[in-house]
Amino acid sequence: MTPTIRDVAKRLKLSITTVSRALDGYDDVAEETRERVIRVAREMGYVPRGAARQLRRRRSEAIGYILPTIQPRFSDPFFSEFIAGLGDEAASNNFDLLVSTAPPGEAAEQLLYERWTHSRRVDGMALSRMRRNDWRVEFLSGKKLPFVTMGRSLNSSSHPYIEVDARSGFAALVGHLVERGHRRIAFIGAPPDLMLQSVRLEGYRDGLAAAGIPFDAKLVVEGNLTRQGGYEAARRLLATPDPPSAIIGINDLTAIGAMRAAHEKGLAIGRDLAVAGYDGIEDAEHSRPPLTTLNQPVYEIARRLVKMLLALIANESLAEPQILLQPELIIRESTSP
Amino acid sequence: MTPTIRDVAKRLKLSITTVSRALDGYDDVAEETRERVIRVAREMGYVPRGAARQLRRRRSEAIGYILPTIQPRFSDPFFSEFIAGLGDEAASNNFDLLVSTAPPGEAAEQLLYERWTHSRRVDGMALSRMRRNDWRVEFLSGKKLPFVTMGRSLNSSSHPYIEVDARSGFAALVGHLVERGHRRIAFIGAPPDLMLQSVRLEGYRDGLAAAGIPFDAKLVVEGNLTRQGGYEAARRLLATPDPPSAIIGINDLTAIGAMRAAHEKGLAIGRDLAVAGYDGIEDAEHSRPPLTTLNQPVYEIARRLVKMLLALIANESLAEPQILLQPELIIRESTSP
DNA sequence: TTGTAGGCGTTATCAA
DNA sequence: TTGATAACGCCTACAA
Repeated sequence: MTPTIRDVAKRLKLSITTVSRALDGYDDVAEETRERVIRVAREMGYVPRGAARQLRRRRSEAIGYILPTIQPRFSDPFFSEFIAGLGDEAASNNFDLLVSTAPPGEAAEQLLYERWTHSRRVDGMALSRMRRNDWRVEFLSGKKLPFVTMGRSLNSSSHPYIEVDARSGFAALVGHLVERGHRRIAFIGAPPDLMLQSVRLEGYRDGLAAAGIPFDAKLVVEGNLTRQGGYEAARRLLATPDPPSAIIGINDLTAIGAMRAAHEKGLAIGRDLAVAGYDGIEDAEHSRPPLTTLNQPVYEIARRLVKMLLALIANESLAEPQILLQPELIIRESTSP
Repeated sequence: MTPTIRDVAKRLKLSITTVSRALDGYDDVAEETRERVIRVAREMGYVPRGAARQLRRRRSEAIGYILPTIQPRFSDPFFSEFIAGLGDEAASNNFDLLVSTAPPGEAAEQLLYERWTHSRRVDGMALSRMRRNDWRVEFLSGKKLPFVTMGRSLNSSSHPYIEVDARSGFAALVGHLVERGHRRIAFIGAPPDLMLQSVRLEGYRDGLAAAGIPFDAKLVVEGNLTRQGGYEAARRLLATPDPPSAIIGINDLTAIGAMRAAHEKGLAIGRDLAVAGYDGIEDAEHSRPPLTTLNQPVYEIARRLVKMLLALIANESLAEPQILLQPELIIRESTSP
């Protein structure tokens, strides 16, 4: 059995109060006592029981994150990096990270949010992949549970978030393609309820407008943010009588799938067909050809989000509650042979 | 403020005992009472406070997993899938998944394991990427904390695990390459303290032996399980005076990096140089050319591991505590143009 | 500077 | 079938 604070106190012939205060660094403990306490506690391998401390302190020292798992396969490197960032920053503040999974928008998801909030298992939450009208925003606001988001939603109010200016990014990307002589530029998007779809599509339209190219709805198709989805969408695009000369994927996975479709069709990517993505995942660098993309620093964003969340939990005010970052356009061979 | 069991009891004019027992499904509660309790509890949005319940029950209903984060970038799809599997199975049993991050083998890692065990924040742990001599096995055994592992280590004793027979897999892979006429087959491995390195290298040697090809140490180089590592290692291999005609990567990321190096060198992959990997990640399917690989069902393995772990926690005995699965050889163009 | 005691919200024991 | 009561282990006002 692991020792409790009582055991430590007994061994030291001190009260549990003194032990508790010595370990928590209060200054009304004799320096010599403190040293003894700390030494013995370490010797005995004492660590406060989490549940007891949470109950008493009325906080869990944990933050939550729910992965939007979708069938059949979940292997988006975005989330590895995001979780690594959340985990690292949480760990270095002695916070735990609670992770669960739920398909977005289904009942199971809502149940999970309710359970975590009501049971107070987490002190705050991080959200990503926001939806246009995201019930989670109102839900968490209503529950007064601190939360931060990566990206906004239409109903975002005053909660802290970090957003990457994908709209400008996509406009710039279109600009790059236009510069390379493209006029028929396709866009493989995501389901319309996702905020990123609205934003990135807007950017795409901005870019076309800036170049004086009329918007053509036939060049916009829906994907699902996976390689497979990009592959299938690109096949459809390339099978049309008047196929595009460039394809923008809403994320890198989509673009990578599109490259595969193009290759199967015998097109030389970069020369016969330009392809570009968004995210800057490592795959993009090692794909063939290397993929032009808009890079966003996911790991760093996750860490900053946790910093913001912890400040929120500690009731500190944030110097900069809403942050807008610019993605970085990385031009590689897929658009520039 | 979220209601406590007291509030519910008061509203119902019942004792908290009865409320507790009604909600927990004991059978010594009048059916009518139970229904009333459940209805009112739901109406009031009552959910037991996690900390209180954990304290009293002396279990946390959570399992833990620590990600082996390595610099500078952490984007291995293996872990997305693994975490999704852990999370899905945990969630469907009303367990939470605690995730943290630590560089393998460093002090921070040990601290984390100690904190989680002593503070009883988790009822059990899942381990992956075992090391040859893995201190975690003895540590957790000593603490009597239930745990399961993906793969074995040399000091694995009687704990439950699921292992994929990578040794046979790599032997079969070598056999496939030999059949295609290759004799100089290189192996890009991982750091030697990792169990997977021992096992897969053994399989590679088995395969050579079976084909009567002498082992050549110059054809075995060390990578780090990333694309970048595979890229660099392959560059070294291909720069030698007598380069290999086939390269096996210890995992798919390594192989993908190797393909890039080969391509940069002007080699036609599949024809001038065969490349193969291990894992069966989605990238392998969409790479160019599609990558021959040994597929292991990571998501399913993670789910089964959690099932085993939960049984262990519940003190049930496992029908099959140690499971050996066969990987599936998927032959694609990278070895078979 | 140290100790006493009460309570955080549950569940479990025992009695009614 | 229901209720009073005692823990679970910790933190913290307050007293000494």
